[in-house]
Amino acid sequence: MALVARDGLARSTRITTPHGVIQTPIFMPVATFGAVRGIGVDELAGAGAEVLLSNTYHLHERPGEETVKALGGLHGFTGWRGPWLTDSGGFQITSLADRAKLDEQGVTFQSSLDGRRRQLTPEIAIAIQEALGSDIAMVLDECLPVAAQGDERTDARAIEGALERTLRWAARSQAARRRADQAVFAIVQGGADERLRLRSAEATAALDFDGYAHGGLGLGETREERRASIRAAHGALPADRPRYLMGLGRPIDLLDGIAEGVDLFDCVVPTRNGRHGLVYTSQGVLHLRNAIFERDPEPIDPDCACPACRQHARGYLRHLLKSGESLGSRLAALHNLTYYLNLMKRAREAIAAGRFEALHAEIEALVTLDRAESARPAGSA
RNA sequence: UCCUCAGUAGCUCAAUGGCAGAGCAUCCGGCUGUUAACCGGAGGGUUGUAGGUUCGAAUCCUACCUGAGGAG
Repeated sequence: MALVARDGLARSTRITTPHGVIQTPIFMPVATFGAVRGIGVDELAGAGAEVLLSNTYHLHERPGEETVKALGGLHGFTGWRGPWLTDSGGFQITSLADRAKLDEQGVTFQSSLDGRRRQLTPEIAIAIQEALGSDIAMVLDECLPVAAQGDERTDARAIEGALERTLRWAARSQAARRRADQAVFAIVQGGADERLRLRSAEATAALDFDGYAHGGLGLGETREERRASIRAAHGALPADRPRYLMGLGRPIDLLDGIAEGVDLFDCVVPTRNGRHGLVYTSQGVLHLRNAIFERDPEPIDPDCACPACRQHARGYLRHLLKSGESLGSRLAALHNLTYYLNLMKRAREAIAAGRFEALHAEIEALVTLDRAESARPAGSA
């Protein structure tokens, strides 16, 4: 990683991988099963994507890492020749909690595909990712939602327990590595507690990984709590290694992260929300399915050069979404990715020009605007 | 002309004498390391019309209207 520019805590860097250079800050589109739902690799490149994320557990379940490896690893298998990051499956401990059994050894899932039990340990997760051939692998971590429910002290103990276990798993992951051409990032935990975040970051940094991630965020804490947690961890993480905020977020969440010095982001929000009809624009968000757009001849965003904005009216896109025509979902998701990736480009340029704070304020203003819009009764202008 | 069947939410249909519902459609909202082209909420009814029986009728009876099928 090479530093390009700095503006306050925000920074712009170049990360070199075996499959190309990543300019940060950057957003990584989520391709869980080896594809960004409905969007082809050429379209992703056209939208400005530099690196994609896929999932260890889901690809292990189907088609299996050996099949991916036989077809040329993630790069040959999918046709995306740029950098890949693979998530470890740690998030599935939370997202698939009802079919996951956790112990010190690792986690065992009962597959929803065939009912078989599939175990993921720190060692197995590394081995699978080495077979998949991603450029950046993640350690298996215990991802615990921040949302505090019930007895506060029990929850604090649970968060501390997840932190310590994640640390032990990180050490085992480090010992299990066999490939020199694949980076491995470790994951900081600790809920929304700054002290725990700092402790986790210090102990994780001591294990000397290629990069570090903030895990378990975006799951119930406030924006301020999140920023404080990230700030606390950065106090102990080496400045010459990439920093990755996992699973976040909305545009403002990305800007918040960048303001604290985060380099990498991923999130399903732009693609999932796009498929569901919510699009991001320079003027705030649009619920494209709403009746108000039925005869709207304008593009989603006049400032956007994506395929949807170049060729189609909001009224047509609304029709496609309402009709269940997959083209509508695809175009809206592609638009959102274009918006996100363009926002990251603007962030890099703003950092280089020393004007990041102004960009942050601009996106913050859109959040306020969207809140005001949605609070307004339907039909009033 | 007669016979049979049907008529309940925008649509397709439930409810057989006891609080008129569902799916879809419509409108609105949610979605943060994807088990999510998903999930949630709301609005929407003089049960074809007019009478009758009954404590009580979408439901039973009569007439009429509309539609489908059949007979002549």
